[in-house]
Amino acid sequence: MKQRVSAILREKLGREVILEKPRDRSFGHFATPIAFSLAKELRKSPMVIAQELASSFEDTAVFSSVESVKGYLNFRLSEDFLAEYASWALENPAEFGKQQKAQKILLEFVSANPTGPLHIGHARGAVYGDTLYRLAKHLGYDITAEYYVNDAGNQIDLLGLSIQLYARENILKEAVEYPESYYRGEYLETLAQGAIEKFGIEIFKDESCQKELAMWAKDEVMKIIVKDLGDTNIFFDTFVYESTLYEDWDRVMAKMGEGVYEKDGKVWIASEAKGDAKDRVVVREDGRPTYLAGDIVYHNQKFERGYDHYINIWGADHHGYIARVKAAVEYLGYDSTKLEVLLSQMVSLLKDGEPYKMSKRAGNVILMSDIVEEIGSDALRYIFASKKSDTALEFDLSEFKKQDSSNPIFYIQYAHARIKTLLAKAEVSQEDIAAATLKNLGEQADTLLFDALLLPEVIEDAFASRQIQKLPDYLKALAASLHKFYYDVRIIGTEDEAKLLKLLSVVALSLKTGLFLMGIEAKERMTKEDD
RNA sequence: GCGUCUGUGGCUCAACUGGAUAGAGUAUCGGACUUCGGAUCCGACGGUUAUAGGUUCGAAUCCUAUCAGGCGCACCA
Repeated sequence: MKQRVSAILREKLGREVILEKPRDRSFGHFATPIAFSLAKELRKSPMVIAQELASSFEDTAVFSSVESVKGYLNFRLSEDFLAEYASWALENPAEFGKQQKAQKILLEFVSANPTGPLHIGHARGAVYGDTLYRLAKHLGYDITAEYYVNDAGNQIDLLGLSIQLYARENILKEAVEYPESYYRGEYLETLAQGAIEKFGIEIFKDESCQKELAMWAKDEVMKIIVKDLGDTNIFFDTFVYESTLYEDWDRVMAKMGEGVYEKDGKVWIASEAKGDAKDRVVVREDGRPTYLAGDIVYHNQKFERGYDHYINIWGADHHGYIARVKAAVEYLGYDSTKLEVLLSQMVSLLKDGEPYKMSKRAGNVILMSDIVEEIGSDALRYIFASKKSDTALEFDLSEFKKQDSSNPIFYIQYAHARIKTLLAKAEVSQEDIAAATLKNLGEQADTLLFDALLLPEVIEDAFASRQIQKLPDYLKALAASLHKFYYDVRIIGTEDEAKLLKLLSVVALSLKTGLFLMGIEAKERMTKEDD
């Protein structure tokens, strides 16, 4: 709709026009403050300009009225236009809100180390990434969801060590002395038992077996991670393993050219010259690559694969890494502005009002799977999607475990289910509903219809601004309009039944599409929790 | 100390990226069903947008300073 209006304005004025939704619906469906900016150029008052523009629109079929108020230009869409659009959407439900954006995008997210199950902090980035992915797909982007698996380096060695230590203490019943850092958690029991089946109990006795154990274990952990993600409707197109990238090492280093140099027996990247705070070590004195080394080869590989745009979602604690990775990208000869790093802020937990510190190595983490079991995937996704990703999120665990009406996901799903119930009770036929024309239904119905047809704009805006919370905000507001409408207007058995059901079908389509884009199921019927 | 993100009703967040009277939810209080699902609806209370300047027709939004907080500042990932 907005596109349509924009196009008309563009043609009329020969320029791009800012179109906004007036705060107060009585002003119309869309509005523009264009007269204010034209005032300077034309040396006329905004009121006069707006008035002149308003009167020049009278012949358009799309608008029922164009008015100037205090310098604003307010547009009201015609019933014909809205009714036609609604019919089209119901006939082509899969196309509603879709577009044909041509850009090819690589979206990398989660990328948690395969050393343990995902915790609640990972979940936020996962939800953020997957929602962006769904939005982009809907908008027609050629987007790839990618998981970068850090399966090389210290943390993998540590995983092998941790399993051995765990098994020696708990299975072999030996007295073990724990080093400063190692992983803990229930999953080690699962891994240890699996290792016995795979290798036999001997694998725990020889320290030289740690490597072999680790290489097997990290794949097992990845299976757990992929399952946890799948349980919340999050899926990846591609996985890239750090361990497979190093065969390219020499070639990539050569490609870096003057970007890398040797000093004190180490290899450094000259990132300071590209805006980083200082140069960074890429290869240590003993020849082991640092974490950054993997990212350099990985990003080279990404850019060689040739996308138009790259989005990385990182935890906010990695923001110091942006400058150095971008430096590397530039030395590799690519445009670093094509790399967009989005940060997912920390999720800080409170337990009984006290900060609850999580540490993967200490094992006192809140697992994503625990929360999903507790409140369900839908609620988890809704909660994380409804907060701006770059603000810290804080909540009390006890609060989080509550399952009551304060969770808006129920409110939205209830709205959808209500419509479905009405449709099931309809006294008119499907054909009557499809054939009905959405006109002369009164102002409240017109408003509801317009609100429901606004979804495409919300999708586009949410993705363009990378602010996915706009979608849940919109759905909540639409659900509220529906509930109010339902309360005010009797539907079944009335003269306008077919029309009204058609209107509600559009609302249902909008809710269902929006929920799908959030990875949430639109329920046909609400069932009370018994326990 | 340096960098970075963030400060909006008691709490959690909006405000279309500079536009019309700063809006929702929640909490609290009060009201609405012999009616299509009350997991609903209506109303009340609640704001100097952290503070002080500045930019202009117009600022929660942009600039400067100050204050407060999160996160970074590794040859760990």
